[in-house]
Amino acid sequence: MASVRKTDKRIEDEALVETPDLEEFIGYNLKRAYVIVQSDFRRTLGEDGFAPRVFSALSLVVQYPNVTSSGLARMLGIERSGLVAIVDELEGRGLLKRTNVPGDRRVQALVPTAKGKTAYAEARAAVRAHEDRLLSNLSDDEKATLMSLLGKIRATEA
Amino acid sequence: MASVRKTDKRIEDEALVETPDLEEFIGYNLKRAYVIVQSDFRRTLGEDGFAPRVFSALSLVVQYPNVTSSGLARMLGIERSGLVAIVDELEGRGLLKRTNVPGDRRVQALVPTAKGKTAYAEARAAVRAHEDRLLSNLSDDEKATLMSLLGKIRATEA
DNA sequence: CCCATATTGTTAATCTAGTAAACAGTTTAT
DNA sequence: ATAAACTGTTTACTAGATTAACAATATGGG
Repeated sequence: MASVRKTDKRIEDEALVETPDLEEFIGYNLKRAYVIVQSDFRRTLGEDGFAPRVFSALSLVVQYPNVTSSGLARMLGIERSGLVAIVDELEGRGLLKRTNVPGDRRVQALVPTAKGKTAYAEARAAVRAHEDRLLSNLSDDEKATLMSLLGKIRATEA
Repeated sequence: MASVRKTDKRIEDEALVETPDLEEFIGYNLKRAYVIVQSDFRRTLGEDGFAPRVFSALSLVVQYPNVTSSGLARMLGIERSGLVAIVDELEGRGLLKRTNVPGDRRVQALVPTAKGKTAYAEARAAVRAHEDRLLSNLSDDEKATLMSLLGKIRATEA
């Protein structure tokens, strides 16, 4: 036990210590779990893979072709100014196009390219694999329960 | 329905739209739920209340008096360099003291002040109230289940 | 006892994600 | 016609976090 001396009142393995006061809070557990899943996502998708938010944006563009930037921002729950860089990246990679909309010259409909659709399909499979592997100690039932409870939290926002 | 025109193929209320591909991922739901809880935490504790990470640090210092900065960082799962500002803030508010440790002149044990202990007790109550209110559509059973499932995710990290 | 190795707290530089405010152009509603 | 609202964007800023380096100190193996 490398770092422990006789006179040491400190805890042996601080990373595994129990923190009763904090662990009674949903928020704390939510954050810790989120950090774990997120960093595994990044690790799995790799250096020049999609960041989570870019993946999410691409997913919505593929599912809702002709969505606008504003609409996409609202779906993602972020400011539309924050979406510019994301759309820039996806357009720069040739995965979507900003296109004009006949009836309204303010908006630009976001349309996935063929390349964008296949890239999304692959990324989606990679993300599935990442979660299946990372969360292999949860049963399908447990995953479904977790989803539904997280959904209840999301439903508090309106 | 203000923003909808006859020719509009866009979705009426994008913020509430279903995003099937994304909602099948734990990570996405985890993040959305986390953002909701976190921002309600900040809103509830107010402008000059504790930020979540400061609250967590204070909690651990109160529960583990004489913990070191390094130990605290390990418990919180962050780099020790990142803890400096947090401890600075808590010490600046008079809620803890950096103290010398007789046996080891490298380390500084973090000791909560009396003020720190009472401030923590109050903050803890405020955080409890925030979660009770925000998550009032979850039963105690559901909260306990959620905790245990989040704990399973946290357990994947080791 | 010596020396390599490790640990502690800290600073500085950098990165990412996100917000807020302003903007010009455009559309809608009164 | 005019006020109000919406769109996409830029710019400036903030928060949170990481990495690398540092001096001071401590530990363990030979």
